[in-house]
Amino acid sequence: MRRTRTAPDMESFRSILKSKGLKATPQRIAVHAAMLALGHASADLVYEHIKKEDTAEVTVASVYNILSGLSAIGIYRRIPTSDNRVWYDAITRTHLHVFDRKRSELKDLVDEDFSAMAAAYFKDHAPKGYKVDEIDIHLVCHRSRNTKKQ
Amino acid sequence: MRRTRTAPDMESFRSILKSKGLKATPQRIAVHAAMLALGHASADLVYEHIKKEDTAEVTVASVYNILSGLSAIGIYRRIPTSDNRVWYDAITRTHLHVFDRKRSELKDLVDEDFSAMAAAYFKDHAPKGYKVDEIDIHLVCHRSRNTKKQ
DNA sequence: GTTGATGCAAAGGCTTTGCAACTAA
DNA sequence: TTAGTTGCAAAGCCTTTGCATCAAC
Repeated sequence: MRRTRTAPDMESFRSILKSKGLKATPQRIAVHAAMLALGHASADLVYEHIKKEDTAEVTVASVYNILSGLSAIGIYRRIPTSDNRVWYDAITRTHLHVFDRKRSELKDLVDEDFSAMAAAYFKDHAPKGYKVDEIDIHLVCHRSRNTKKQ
Repeated sequence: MRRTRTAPDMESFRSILKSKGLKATPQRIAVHAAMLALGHASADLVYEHIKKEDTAEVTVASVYNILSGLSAIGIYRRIPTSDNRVWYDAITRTHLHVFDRKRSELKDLVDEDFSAMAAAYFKDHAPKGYKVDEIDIHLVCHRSRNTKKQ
């Protein structure tokens, strides 16, 4: 079952890299800074953020590689969205995602009650023969109109 | 595979098509038959199934289009998986998905209690300004050791 | 100096699209 | 007949990869 913690800040990020034998390159630092700032983002958004903030020279390919590598060691979480792209999430706690279809935007929904409930539930009700690594609760939404509600 | 409330069977499928002004082509029938048989599948799996069963002449592109079109009218549900491909699910109830990382397999987990609970919860706790179209509860899992066969 | 990381461009894999030919109704 | 569909091939899009170069350690 997943652990409850937040994304490492920059200094602990450096020591995690070191402990994994990974180099603290300017590109990795910039990507992580972007992720801390954005919370969650696609590779492209991270790239744009770095370009805009001018925190490092980097290419899109490297952003992809870095995000992929860092999520492989558990620093980020990979989230495929319904438009079939990949987002990464810097916050690794169990929480809820809201995907706005029209805007293709992924947002967090903080709902401690539901998250805690789900985590507790699947601790006891894991599918037979499996161990649960992640619980991903994904709400696909559209903006509600001010008129009638269903 | 069990289904408490299933996707429309073939006759109701035909009438749904008719009601939507869509034609009951052999390709659509074959795709739907495959989906009923498979429960959930990627476009490629559906295509392979149709080829194997030889239920219709069809191309991959058409399978993609058909699945996409039918999910747009709510007959199937689109499920992006963590390997960044798209699966479709014939069961439109809120239910849980278990994605086996190693095998790239998507399975259903039937858990009426949790599904009902989640559905009820988000009816009252929809994110502000949004209306929830789908609740996707996705468990990313790995096999626990003591299990061999699916 | 070593070893791993980045940049670049090209390839890859899944999915969508445009258009002519076709067919269910 | 005719509006909607399929087939085909090509394009699209996001993402990954191979290899030479470069830089953190």
